[in-house]
Amino acid sequence: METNETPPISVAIADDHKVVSEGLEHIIANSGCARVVDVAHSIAECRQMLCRCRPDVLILDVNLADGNGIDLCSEVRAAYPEVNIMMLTSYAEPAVVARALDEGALGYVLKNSPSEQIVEGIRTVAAGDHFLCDQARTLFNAKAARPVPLSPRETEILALIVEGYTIKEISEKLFLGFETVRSYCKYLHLKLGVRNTASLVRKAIEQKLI
Amino acid sequence: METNETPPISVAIADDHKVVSEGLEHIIANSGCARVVDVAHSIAECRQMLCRCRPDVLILDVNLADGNGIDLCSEVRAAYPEVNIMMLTSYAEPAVVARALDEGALGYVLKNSPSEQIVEGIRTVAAGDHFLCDQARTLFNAKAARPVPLSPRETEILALIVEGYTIKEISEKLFLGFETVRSYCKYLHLKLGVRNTASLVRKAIEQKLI
DNA sequence: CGCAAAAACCCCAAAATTGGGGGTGTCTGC
DNA sequence: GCAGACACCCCCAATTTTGGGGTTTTTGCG
Repeated sequence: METNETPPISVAIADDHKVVSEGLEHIIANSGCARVVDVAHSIAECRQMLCRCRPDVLILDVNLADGNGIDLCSEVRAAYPEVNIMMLTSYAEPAVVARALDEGALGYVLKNSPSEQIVEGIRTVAAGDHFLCDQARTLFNAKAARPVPLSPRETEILALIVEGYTIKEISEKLFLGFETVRSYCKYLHLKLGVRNTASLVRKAIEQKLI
Repeated sequence: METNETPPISVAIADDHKVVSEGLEHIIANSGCARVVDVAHSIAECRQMLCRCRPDVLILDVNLADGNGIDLCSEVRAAYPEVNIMMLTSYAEPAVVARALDEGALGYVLKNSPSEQIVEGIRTVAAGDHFLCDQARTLFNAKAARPVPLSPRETEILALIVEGYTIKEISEKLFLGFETVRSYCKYLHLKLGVRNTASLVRKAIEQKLI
């Protein structure tokens, strides 16, 4: 504890693991430099939370029960540009780190980072600066591992492939020609650098492209 | 805090997320009924930890950086039968819950459970009884969603399929006939109830069969 | 306006998977 | 000692994927 006055930085947390949110509250309280003003455990709760408060920093997980933290990221940036977002997640994938930053997150800290890094992240992000934990920085610099972004249609078709639908089934489902879906499939293989469906599905799940 | 004497139940934690382990330490300290005696952040550290201490309860995550908590489970049960294991994880899959209990875990609590359930779990497991959090109990009762267990060879081949190898490549790699691998592949499809590689890969990843 | 990128569509041929049958031998537990 | 699980092998035919090559239309954006 640095002071017994109200810490200047207000933080809100969105993480569906209660152990994590409670752990964070303790870490932040002990740091003395910030205070937790609100906690949400899902995407829906997080939206409600941002209606009633406007924290300096929003700590956001990637895996929420009802959706994807990265998608929420751009939404929040658009609606509340004054809220600085720090991702706190266990996703150690170059593509995920890159996408989070693209979508407007200022910070990216892995859940296995020491708590000092989390606190440092909060401070840095609150000031409007970028912050990556050591491991995330390494991942971010591994540009080679980052595939090109997918178009909405490609994402849609990828999701159906991952769900187990065949190309024919997908073409019927989307009212598209068989050859059309085939083209998308080829682009997906090309963009993700794979040679078969198995690798495609694995990469899609790994990189949270679904 | 129920008492200011040393709490009777000794707990060790193995979780690679520092936020989680620190959060747990606080939750357990505040409960007053148990004390954290040691913390590990990987499978390797956990093994070392169990050399130097024999906790009443071991809290174990499924996803450790260097391996699988479920596999560690049976290992620990064999070497230290007096240690009661409680899984604390975010894996909400019927197959994973069932496998954890098979491998010797006494408790299974999801990370989004309220902290009281975690504490209740620790107390129950310390007494040698089974404990499942509400959601885990529901999952466990959904027997329909649980596939038959795989043989070692099937698991091996499944892993290679998930890695992106074709049947021909696998047969060459393992010095098996093409038709042999095909048979395993058919059994895998049958056992996991899928019709193509895409679904197979997804199920394998989902259920941590890899 | 122009142009690039996305979306939609098409053909051919080779390769791989899928679905349906078989079969053998070994080893282990009851 | 024998059922059952496991590992291993084979055939055929149908379907699907994969790897090449293309075209057209729409649409967003500077």
